[in-house]
Amino acid sequence: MSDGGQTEDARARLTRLHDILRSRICLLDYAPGSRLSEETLAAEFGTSRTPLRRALARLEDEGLIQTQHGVGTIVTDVDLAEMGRTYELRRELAGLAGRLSPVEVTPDIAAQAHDFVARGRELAGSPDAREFARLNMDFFHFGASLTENEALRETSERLYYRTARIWLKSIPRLNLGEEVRIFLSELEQTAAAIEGHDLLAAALIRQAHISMCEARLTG
Amino acid sequence: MSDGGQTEDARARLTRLHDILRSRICLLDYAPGSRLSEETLAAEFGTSRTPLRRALARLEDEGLIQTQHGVGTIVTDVDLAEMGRTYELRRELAGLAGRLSPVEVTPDIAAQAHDFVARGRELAGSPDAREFARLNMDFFHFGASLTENEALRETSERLYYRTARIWLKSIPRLNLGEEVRIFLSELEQTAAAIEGHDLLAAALIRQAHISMCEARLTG
DNA sequence: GGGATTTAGGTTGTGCACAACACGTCTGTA
DNA sequence: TACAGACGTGTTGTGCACAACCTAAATCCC
Repeated sequence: MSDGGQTEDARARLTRLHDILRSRICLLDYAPGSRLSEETLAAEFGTSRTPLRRALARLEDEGLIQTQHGVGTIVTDVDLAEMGRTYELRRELAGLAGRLSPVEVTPDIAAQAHDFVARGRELAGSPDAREFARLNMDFFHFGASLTENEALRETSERLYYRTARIWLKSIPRLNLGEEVRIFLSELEQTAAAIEGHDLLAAALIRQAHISMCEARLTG
Repeated sequence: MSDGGQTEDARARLTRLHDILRSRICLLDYAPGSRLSEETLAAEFGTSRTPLRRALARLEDEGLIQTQHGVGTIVTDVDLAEMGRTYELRRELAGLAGRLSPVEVTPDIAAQAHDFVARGRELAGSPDAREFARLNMDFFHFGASLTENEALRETSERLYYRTARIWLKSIPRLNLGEEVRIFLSELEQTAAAIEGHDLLAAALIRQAHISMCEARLTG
């Protein structure tokens, strides 16, 4: 087969398209306010508009894009007030992750935490906004995996991706090196908490950093 | 025009279809496990499958239905464990509604609260499961309107609709009259809290009732 | 010259025909 | 009878053509 022996299920393709597009939006490949073309994207992914529109529909329901008949598909922006309230909620949800169905800490989890510290140190050596965003995203998913409450995971993810691009857009306004250093500190603190099998502490650390991050963004 | 002078926007139609279908699912008009036909529904709403599928896509992303190629569209069921975790999260979110951006209590809000008490008393006079579900749904939306945090509203709504049909399905197992009495008591307590402009108390009351409701459902 | 109108181009929304797929039934064979 | 395979029926998924719509530039009229 032309796709390397892997026939792709419709659901799998939807997930793939959606994840790729979401990533591009949150990494600012598609800046807020810019327009996406269904036709162009469909051509890029080698499908017709129909399956692509299914992926766009999900992105629209998630609030990442907005379509207008006859005009186009526009990447949404978020005003400061809305972002503030979303951050508030994210902060509280982060705290809940430590109390609601935390997973049992395995050696593998601890190893992952230390990997993040290593990646953070490397990033601190040569700061790069895009790489920073990627590491942040990966670390978020790691944090989400520390609770078995699927509803909480899903909700946190939804809200994270809603604010991620705003965060990255603001990095230039702040000091990249400083932000990386703060983030590295969060990684180290988290790794220490996990080392002690204390997921509640890990959640509180995250909660504190979300709060401080929001303060820096709005301040 | 044939629709009474109101031409319907594509977005408005999507919202209408989605809300109607969601209502039917949560009111058990479409029981968990039953199959929906795109063709039949499209005919009922006087459209082609295309716009209908857009509404179904949203329902699927919300976890209310599940489609399988070549098989059909099936209304999902929820196992007890998942419901328990979703209720946990709903409980915590209800508490947050009292702390995160509560609205200012106006006379209109207080009046609405008293209307709910009146409706609850009427229901207690002649208990009916379906009417109970409707009142519960309306009261939920009222509760959601007490915070200005849109992310919190959206999230709570999402989770509410995810568990609503499980709740209604369990009513026969419990005592309908007893459940109505408990709910009426929640309405009265909430009205009193709102009377005193104390939305934090209203939120705590709701939180307590969600907790107790979950205990009755699983117990 | 200024403003209203027409027109051209590009975008998303809709309808329809067909492909891909799952499942139950029927049929032929041992 | 038991079993394997073909077949019919019904479902969702996909591709395509066209409708509905918005925008901006060109054109016409005063």
